[in-house]
Amino acid sequence: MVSTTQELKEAGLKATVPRMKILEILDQRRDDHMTAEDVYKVLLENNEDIGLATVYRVLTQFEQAGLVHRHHFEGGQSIFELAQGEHHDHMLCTVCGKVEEFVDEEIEKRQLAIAKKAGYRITDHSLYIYGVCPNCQKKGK
Amino acid sequence: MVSTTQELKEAGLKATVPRMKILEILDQRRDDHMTAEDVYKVLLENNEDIGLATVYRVLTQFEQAGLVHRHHFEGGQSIFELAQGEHHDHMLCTVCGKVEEFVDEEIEKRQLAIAKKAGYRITDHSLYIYGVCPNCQKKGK
DNA sequence: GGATGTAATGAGAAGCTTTTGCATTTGTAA
DNA sequence: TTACAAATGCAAAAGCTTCTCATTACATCC
Repeated sequence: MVSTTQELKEAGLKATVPRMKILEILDQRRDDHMTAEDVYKVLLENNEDIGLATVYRVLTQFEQAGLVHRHHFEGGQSIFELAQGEHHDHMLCTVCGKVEEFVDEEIEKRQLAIAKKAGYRITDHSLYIYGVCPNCQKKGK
Repeated sequence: MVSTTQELKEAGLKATVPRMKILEILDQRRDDHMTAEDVYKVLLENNEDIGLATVYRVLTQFEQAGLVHRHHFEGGQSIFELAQGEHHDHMLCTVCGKVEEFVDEEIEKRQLAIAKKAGYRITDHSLYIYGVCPNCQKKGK
């Protein structure tokens, strides 16, 4: 078990209370994909005295440090997710908002090939599949 | 050559001046990927008396009518692109902002397979590759 | 263990993009 | 041409996110 303090130091960040709390929250909800507002709400519930501005600042720092990934799903807000394990892509239910993760080696390979062919040095990529999950299909009909 | 009036009627929209002007602009700049603000600026340059709110309204209607696609690249704003020809994905240069389009049958197939396997009824998808284009790589070094 | 300098934080204001309300205008169908 | 519904312009408002600045907390050095 790695302490949050240690994790932050390794990322080159001072171990402050807000940063530790936010890291904990992201850690406890690894399956969720949270907006800054979501994180802020949890802090409020826990009676932490941490401002929304700090949440945004910290999440941005985490992103720059590689601790967190930021996504731009349809709808506008940024969504944050703890960077863990390997890269993966996302499939979202447009009805209930559920998010599933997947990896497909073939797609990864093709993307690299496409970038290479065009002479691009690839820095990042994002693939979102939008649809209706099995559960919502049942309810809808 | 199809008139813009006709195009709008076919899409089930009244042929109003703002809608025709905006459609023209998108048509003239098929290679660009414009924000609402971009479109508005062109209207201003052309001395059209069309408000920004109308640009947003019209673009949203065009999207719903299937005339236009809306993208959410990194950075926040929505980007609009005339719906033409087949579906394609995007590769963006993070330095100069250039946007290239590509299609890869294999990736399309894999996406369908992934959605099907998870029981999703797929409604849409987006794939963005971010990188540095050949031109900017030269300049950078 | 305590002082010191720097970096981080909280609160509110500000910035951007996008949407909305409403009075007025415009397009269309009779 | 008339008349009605739909569309528009403007300004205000509503999100989301960032910035400013006075205050506080962390890490380091003694």
